[in-house]
Amino acid sequence: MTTRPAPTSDERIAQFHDEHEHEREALRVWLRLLSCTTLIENEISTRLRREFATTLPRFDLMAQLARSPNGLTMGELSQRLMVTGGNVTGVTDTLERDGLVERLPMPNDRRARIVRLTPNGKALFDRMAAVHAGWVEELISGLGEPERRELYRLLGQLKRGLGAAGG
Amino acid sequence: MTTRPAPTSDERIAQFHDEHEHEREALRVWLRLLSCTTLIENEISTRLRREFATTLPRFDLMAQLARSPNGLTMGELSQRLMVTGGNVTGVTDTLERDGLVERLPMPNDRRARIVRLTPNGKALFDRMAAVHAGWVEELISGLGEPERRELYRLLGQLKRGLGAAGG
DNA sequence: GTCAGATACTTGACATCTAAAACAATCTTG
DNA sequence: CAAGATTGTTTTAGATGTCAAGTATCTGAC
Repeated sequence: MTTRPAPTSDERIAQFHDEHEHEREALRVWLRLLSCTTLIENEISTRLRREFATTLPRFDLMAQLARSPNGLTMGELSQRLMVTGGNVTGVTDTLERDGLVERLPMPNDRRARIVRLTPNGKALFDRMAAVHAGWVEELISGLGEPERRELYRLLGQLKRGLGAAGG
Repeated sequence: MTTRPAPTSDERIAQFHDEHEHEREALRVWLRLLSCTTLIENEISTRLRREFATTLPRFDLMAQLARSPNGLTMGELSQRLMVTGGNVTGVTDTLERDGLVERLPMPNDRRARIVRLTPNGKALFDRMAAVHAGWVEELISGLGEPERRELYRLLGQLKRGLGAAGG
């Protein structure tokens, strides 16, 4: 095993600066990531309100249900939407009030409730989804196909790292 | 100018598929972007609550003020935080209540009010910012230095495109 | 069988967010 | 200088989000 000499004063200063430089760089990446997401989110949110008189959380919940025709429990929705159960209860309440989703009892577990799109909800979502996909395509059009693939890859790498670091 | 023959039936189908494939690809990029941002945001939000009994909107507002020692007007804060004025009013209210920021009259325009960190607010923010930078560095550690630079570059390109498309 | 602990959801208190309207001060224009 | 448009902020109503506490149900050890 090789011994490592204690860093000189200059080396310590360099390490200090490097560390801070590295942190600043990470901050810049994070702020730009947040900025892009917020800009897109605000734009889609505005358009959803204007064109369909609905909101992004409602659209997202319906999108999850559209992918699961047999419905999802409140807990599954909570996990997939990455929000708390209390929140899912509230959004589901208003969607149910508007006749777009329905709560059904779960056969083998009376604690759980299955949420499912109603026919009206499914029809509305299909219309919204088609328009929404066009909006996203438009908003991302600043990137060509190779850039999109590269961005997708880098975000995947970031996401895998988050699972390890975050929780 | 060369005339282009009408597309055959097969070509139309191919275009239709291509367009949808392109949209699906854009959607995948957007969903992953949103997912990464949400994961990081939730993690930082949880840590801010646990370690400093504060929230991300409060931290973000204080961060803007920390970069402008002379203070900012409510409108400037609204722009930089990309939220509505009404929201800035609310968050500023609670920060003021807690003695972390203060509202001052603007000398040449009595409509506007300047918001500034108090000494207490500045001291608290400095402590939080140092820890926060470490968290971001940790959360992004799944990416090496070249990947971070490439991600930063791609997000910059995306952001410029958003200015053109979104509004 | 029963009872403690885990699980699924709802509720309640509060902070954040938006859009839209209200208000107040300033600017513009005649 | 006065009328009207503009600008900066706050207020209001409603949706979304958290956490913590409460209710109902399920599960498993005894």
